[in-house]
Amino acid sequence: MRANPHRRTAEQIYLFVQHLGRRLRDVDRDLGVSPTRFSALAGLAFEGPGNVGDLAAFERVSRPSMTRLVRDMERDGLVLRLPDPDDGRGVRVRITEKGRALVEAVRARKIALVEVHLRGLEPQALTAIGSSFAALDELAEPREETDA
Amino acid sequence: MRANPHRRTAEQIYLFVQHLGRRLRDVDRDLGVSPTRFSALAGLAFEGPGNVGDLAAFERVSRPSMTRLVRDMERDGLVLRLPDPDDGRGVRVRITEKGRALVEAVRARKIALVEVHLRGLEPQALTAIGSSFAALDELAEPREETDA
DNA sequence: CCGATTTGATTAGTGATGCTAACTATATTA
DNA sequence: TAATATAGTTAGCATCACTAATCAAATCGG
Repeated sequence: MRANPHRRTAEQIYLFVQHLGRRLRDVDRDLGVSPTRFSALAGLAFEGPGNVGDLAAFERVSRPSMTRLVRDMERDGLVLRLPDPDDGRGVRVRITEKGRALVEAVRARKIALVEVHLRGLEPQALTAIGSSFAALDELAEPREETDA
Repeated sequence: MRANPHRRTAEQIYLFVQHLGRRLRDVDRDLGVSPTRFSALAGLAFEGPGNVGDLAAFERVSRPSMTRLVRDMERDGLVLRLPDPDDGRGVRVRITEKGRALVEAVRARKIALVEVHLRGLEPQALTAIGSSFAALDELAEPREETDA
């Protein structure tokens, strides 16, 4: 098992993602936003407004779940529900300034958390790591699922 | 903002963890185990038996939540609840063979998923990535929170 | 040694979040 | 234009997190 370098590297990546992922989810909770809500809000912030069904597909939740998520986020002033000009059935969801500010706050805090871990690394190691991650991210996210 | 190489690398790592983390959570669901349950079970598999309170602290959930989680996992044959020999109030939780097999199956599938992404990389790039992740994991997990 | 306090675990009750099935209203199509 | 498909919602159910309250055992102070 240890003879396979791909497997071994995969294990290291897996452990890292598992561990750092937990830390990042802690940030969501600390700033009072659920992971699903943050993900949906980040999608709206970076991909622009979208209809409920599109958001549901993007976030891989059912349409009723997205309906409720949007309703609750509208209640909290994070998004607006507008009529779709092209389809009388559709509902266009747009992020508010408050929503965008929340996304930015969470995102900034998560990035800062990662950045702390990079302090003290040599510039050479830093650029090597950076290019590694960029390449891997390309592989991990083949479609345009920019969720933050 | 782009002038800070640490910040920039941190952003790349953040995106990667966000994206791959979602994929790994999909594996949990596909194999019929919730993320929390897998995490707790993996903790028991790698750290050995523990009391309910210890597990709750380790997994950062409330004690009542861990009580129910353990009860449901016992119902499903994944763990055993045993009296603590040192404390009449305590309940010692031990993973079963079935539970261990589930952890191994999920873990193997997650690692295989990551491994697919590494296919086609040069051996040189592979070792560079491996050492980068090992170093970062050390930073991301300063305490002994081996959760898989 | 015994009453008071602390601690481990559970039960009860609430809220958030996921789902499917069923329903309404609008679009599309045959 | 009647039949069908699609967007969104509502209703009902399951899971899983939390806090507050309870029970039993351990520990501490007099």
